[in-house]
Amino acid sequence: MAPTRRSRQRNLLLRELRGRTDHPTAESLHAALRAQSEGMSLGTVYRNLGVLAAQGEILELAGEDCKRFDGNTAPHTHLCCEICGCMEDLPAAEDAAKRSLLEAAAAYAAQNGMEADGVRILFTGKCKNCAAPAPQTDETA
Amino acid sequence: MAPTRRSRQRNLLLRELRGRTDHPTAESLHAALRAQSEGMSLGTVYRNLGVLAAQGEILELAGEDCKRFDGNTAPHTHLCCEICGCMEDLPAAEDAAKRSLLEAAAAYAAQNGMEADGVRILFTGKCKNCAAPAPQTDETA
DNA sequence: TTATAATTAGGAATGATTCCTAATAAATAG
DNA sequence: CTATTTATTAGGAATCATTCCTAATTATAA
Repeated sequence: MAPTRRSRQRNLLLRELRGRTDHPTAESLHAALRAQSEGMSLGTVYRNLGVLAAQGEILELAGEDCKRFDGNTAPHTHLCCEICGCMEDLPAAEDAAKRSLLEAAAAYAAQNGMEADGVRILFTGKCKNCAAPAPQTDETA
Repeated sequence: MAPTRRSRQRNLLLRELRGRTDHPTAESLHAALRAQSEGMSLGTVYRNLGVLAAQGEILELAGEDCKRFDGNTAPHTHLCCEICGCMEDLPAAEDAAKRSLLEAAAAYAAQNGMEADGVRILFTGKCKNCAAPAPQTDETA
């Protein structure tokens, strides 16, 4: 793999993502970076997201209809809102339960010529906004 | 929702999917159905996959780069191969572990104004072919 | 058989993501 | 500091999965 350079764009992208707790799409990151600095093309955003993910600096999440990215690589899980499709953080899934699932899967896999080495856990439900019974009052009014 | 009719195409699609244990993409289903009967457009495949999934007759899975479909709606989980991207069946994840994960997530969510009502569990690893150390011998030779 | 509306073919449109190329700019050597 | 090398960028074209549109078809019920 080619050596990596510290380009202005890559640094800005990483900083932006690290500073957010939502899980933005490439488009959303592009828009945000566009607003705060000059050069930053969409292609560059995509390419650098790929580079950073490959280096393990960020996480690439499979969203409902497009990829989402997470600057927090510490172990945690996500709640995907069935209504609006957003993703929110949840604390890390309990290790015991997780381990037990993976162990069972790994054992079965081994018996069948496969290998299971990871689990991905995604909770589904409703985010704060969509769980609220009535439309939120407009706090900006 | 509009009443649903038993069109030839929808029946063929469901039969094809029920008869497979891989988790085909829309394209793959389209190709298979094309080969065995006359009329079956790609748009029709997509639309009917949507209808059947909405009716709970089939499952829609988020594959690595495109959707995959499963004619088996009985509880089970999947292994997504990191090498070739295919999805294979695994037995249902242990109920106890699953329940424990969901309970913990639901409790946290409730305290924070969210609702967690489901878990999606996906194992990652290698399928039978890709786990094999050397290239498989060509059984057709 | 007939009327009604769900369904189809298939091609256009959309949207996310990748790819391509000349110009630019980190990193390094001298 | 300057020159050289090559990773990186802009941004527009290309790709690919998926959705949408419309006139023609067909399942269904009366």
